[in-house]
Amino acid sequence: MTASPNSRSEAQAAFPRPSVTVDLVLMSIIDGRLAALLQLRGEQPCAGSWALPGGFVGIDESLDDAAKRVLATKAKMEGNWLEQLYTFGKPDRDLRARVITVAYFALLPGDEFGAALRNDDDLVLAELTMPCEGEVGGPVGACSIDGAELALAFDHADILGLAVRRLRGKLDYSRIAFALLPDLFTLRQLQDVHEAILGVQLNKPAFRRRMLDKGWIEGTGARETGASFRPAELYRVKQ
Amino acid sequence: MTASPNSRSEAQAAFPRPSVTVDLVLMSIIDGRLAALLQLRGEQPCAGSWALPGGFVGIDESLDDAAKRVLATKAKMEGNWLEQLYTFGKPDRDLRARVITVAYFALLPGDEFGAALRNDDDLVLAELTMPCEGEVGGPVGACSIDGAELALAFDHADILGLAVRRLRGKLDYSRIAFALLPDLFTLRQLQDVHEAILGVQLNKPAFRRRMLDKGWIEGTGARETGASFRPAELYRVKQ
DNA sequence: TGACATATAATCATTTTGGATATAACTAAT
DNA sequence: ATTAGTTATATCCAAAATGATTATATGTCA
Repeated sequence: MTASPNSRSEAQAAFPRPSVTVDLVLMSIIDGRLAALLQLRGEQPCAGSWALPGGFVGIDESLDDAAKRVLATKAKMEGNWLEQLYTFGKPDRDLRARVITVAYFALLPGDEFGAALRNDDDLVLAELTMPCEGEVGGPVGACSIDGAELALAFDHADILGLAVRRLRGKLDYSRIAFALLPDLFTLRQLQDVHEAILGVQLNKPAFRRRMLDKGWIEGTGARETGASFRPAELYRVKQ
Repeated sequence: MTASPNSRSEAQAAFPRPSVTVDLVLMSIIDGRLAALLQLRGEQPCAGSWALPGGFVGIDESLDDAAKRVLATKAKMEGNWLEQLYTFGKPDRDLRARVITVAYFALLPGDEFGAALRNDDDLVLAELTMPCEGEVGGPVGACSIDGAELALAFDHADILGLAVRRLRGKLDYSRIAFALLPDLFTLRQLQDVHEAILGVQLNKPAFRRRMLDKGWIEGTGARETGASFRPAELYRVKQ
């Protein structure tokens, strides 16, 4: 239900309203492992901890637009594709005020993070550490390139955990994996992406068959260059 | 990101905050078809249209708790299982004020709706009409028992459409279907539930094999009564 | 007692999948 | 130029999952 006249006036006059934010899980693959963009918090609460980039939702702004705006301003990236993940709203998730956050997630090629990482030195692309390989539940940890564990702010470990689970679940019935690849890619690159996301090794001929049978990609006839062995054919996403 | 000291004071002083509600998609199966509980709106906007039962989220109440409270107060039911679906936040979805709604969905046996339907005569259990059998996208319609199309309030046709899609997608890797069945049930009843949700007929021996292989259910040795033919064994969900 | 309807089991063909092997194509070193 | 090395691609086979049919079991009811 949405506001009825009575309940609306109650809500606007008597009932305090929560703040609503969007938080972005911007993931990529670094050295064959899943990574996400994190921002160092300089202020309380959680000063010194690492948080997902986020921001308040404007009063006349859709949730999707707010997510795109945060992507552009905080992460300095254009949003090709951004998907709502889940809404987190425990009253005590931010100790100062009631803040409900709508989490979004996206996959982006590693090089797209370059501009943001150069401009803001409070941003890092942190590797995600799963509790277990095929694990389905629970939060994930994050660690910097040198392997040091990063403390995560608020409930952002839970958000990251859910993002990884959602990503794994959607991998084989959606086309999200292609967001991590350039326009032209080889089947081996596509398999590497799947293996990094799932955290397991896949059978090569079976993977190739399944991908080609899905009808999502088409060969270009062109071949990769620079390889010191037989070059693979380059594929592209159809349409 | 959550509120920083600066942005927080801005948000609480200068920035207007939206209202946040929860809306419930409470589904069941009536005459082999998916149905959802709807409430007639008596007030503007959308007076005379049918809406999902919902309510405002309290300032110290978690989203899950708000959903459970609405389930208890508006639908007069105990919440066995309630799952967050998606958050809808277009600025114009309620014309009077900015209202962001977190949609939840649940499956309940048809007889659980009895109390609510008897007490409130502005509640109906409306059959859902899919645009197409195997269709994956788009909103769904609703019609009353006599077949009359019901006008849906706000963006609730979209919410219902997403609920059906989510339900279909989760059917074979989660145990949601059992929420529609009594504690003891036959394999035929379980198959009927799956067929109603998916809108297709399933192969009986294959369905039976798959269900037993999942290890979710166990036979009780007892058999159904009242059938005018060979009675089927009664199963229960493990644990 | 036997016709009937459905549950359950068993069987077989088809498709999908995992895994291994063989061949092709390119680089780089000899 | 030739050959070793490396990976792509194609082919093949066994194992598993699935679809569909048939046979048997077990109850009700005339």
